[in-house]
Amino acid sequence: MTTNWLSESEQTAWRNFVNTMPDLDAAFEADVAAHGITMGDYTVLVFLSEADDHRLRMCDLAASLRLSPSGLTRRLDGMVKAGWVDRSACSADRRVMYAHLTAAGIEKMNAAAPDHVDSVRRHFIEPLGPEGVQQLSELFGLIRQHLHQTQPL
Amino acid sequence: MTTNWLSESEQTAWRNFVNTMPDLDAAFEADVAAHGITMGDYTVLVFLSEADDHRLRMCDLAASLRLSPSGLTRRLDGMVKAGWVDRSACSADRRVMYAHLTAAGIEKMNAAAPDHVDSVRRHFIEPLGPEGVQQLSELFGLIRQHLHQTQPL
DNA sequence: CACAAATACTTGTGATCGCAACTATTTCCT
DNA sequence: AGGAAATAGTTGCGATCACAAGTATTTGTG
Repeated sequence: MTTNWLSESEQTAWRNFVNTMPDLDAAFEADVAAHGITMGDYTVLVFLSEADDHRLRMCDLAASLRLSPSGLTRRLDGMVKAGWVDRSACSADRRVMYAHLTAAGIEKMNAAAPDHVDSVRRHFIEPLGPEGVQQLSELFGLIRQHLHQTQPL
Repeated sequence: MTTNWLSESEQTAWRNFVNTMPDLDAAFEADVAAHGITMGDYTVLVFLSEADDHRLRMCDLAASLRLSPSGLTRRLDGMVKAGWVDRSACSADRRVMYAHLTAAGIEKMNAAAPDHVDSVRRHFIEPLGPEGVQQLSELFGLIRQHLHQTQPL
C-alpha cells in the first residue's frame, strides 16, 4: 500500500503549527528572562506556589512538570542555589523530600507572574481573539483526549 | 495597576494548550524512535531531502531548523557518524560547508516518512477532524503573524 | 514476621543545545 | 588596492535533561 500523504490543506495546517510552536516558546522564554529565570524555573514556581504550604513531594512535582526524577533533582539544585526553593525531609515517609518555596521564591513568583500573564495575553490570547481562544481550547481538548486514550501513559 | 489575570475560559484554553503540547511532542518522538532516530534527526532528513542535490549550506539548514550554528555542527556530527549525512566543501565559497544526504540517509528518510505522516494523522489530523484542521491552521496563522510583527526576529 | 517488590530520590554518564570566543574567508567601502 | 566589517563554521564551556544503576525506605505477601 502506498502512503496516505497529507492533503494540501492538512500540510498547510501542520506546517503552520510546527513552524509556529518554536517561535511561540521562544517568545515566552524571552519575556520571562527579564526576571532572570527560565520557563522551566517559572513552572516550578507556579506549581509550588499553588500547593499547600508551598511545598510538594519531589515525585509529585516531577510528574506535574513531566520531568524525570533526575531531571527534577538537577533543576532544583539550581533553584536551591538561587535561594528560591529549599528541600525538607518528610517525617512520615523518610524516602520523601519536599521541595519548598522560600520567601525569596514567593517574591520571585509574585514579580514574574503578572509579566508572564501579560506575555500570554500578547502572544496567545490577543492574536486569537475571544472566539479563537474558545476554538483552540476545544481543539487541544480533542487532541489531549485522543492522546490519553491512545498513549500508554 | 493590578494585574489583568486570565479569565476562567482563557485559563482553561491556556492550560489545555500548555498541558497537551509536551504529550503531543512525546507521542511524535516515541513513534519516530521506532526508526532509531529522533524528531531532530528526522527534521534534518526532511530539509535535506527536499533540497536541490540533497544538500544545504550549514547556515541555511541551521536557520530552517531554528538551531544555533554550534547546535547544528553537533547534531550533524552524530548524523555523519550514523552515515546518513556527509559534509562537503563548497568551491565557490570556501567558508561554507554543505550538509549532504547520503544514500543511507535517503533510505532512512524513505523508511521513516510514511510512518511519521501516519503519526501526524493519528495524533493531530484525525482528532481534530477536517473542520478542526482548518480552524487550527488559521489560529496558528494568526499567532505566527502576530509574532512576526512583534518579535525582533 | 520476613523477604520480595515497589517507591522515592540521588549520582554517573551521555546526548542536546546555546553563548562566547576563535579562525577562515568574503564583501564592502574608501 | 587595502583594511574594516560581515559571514560561515568549529570548539570550549556550561546548562538542561533522560536513562541506568545504586541507596534508602516502605508496602505487600506468604
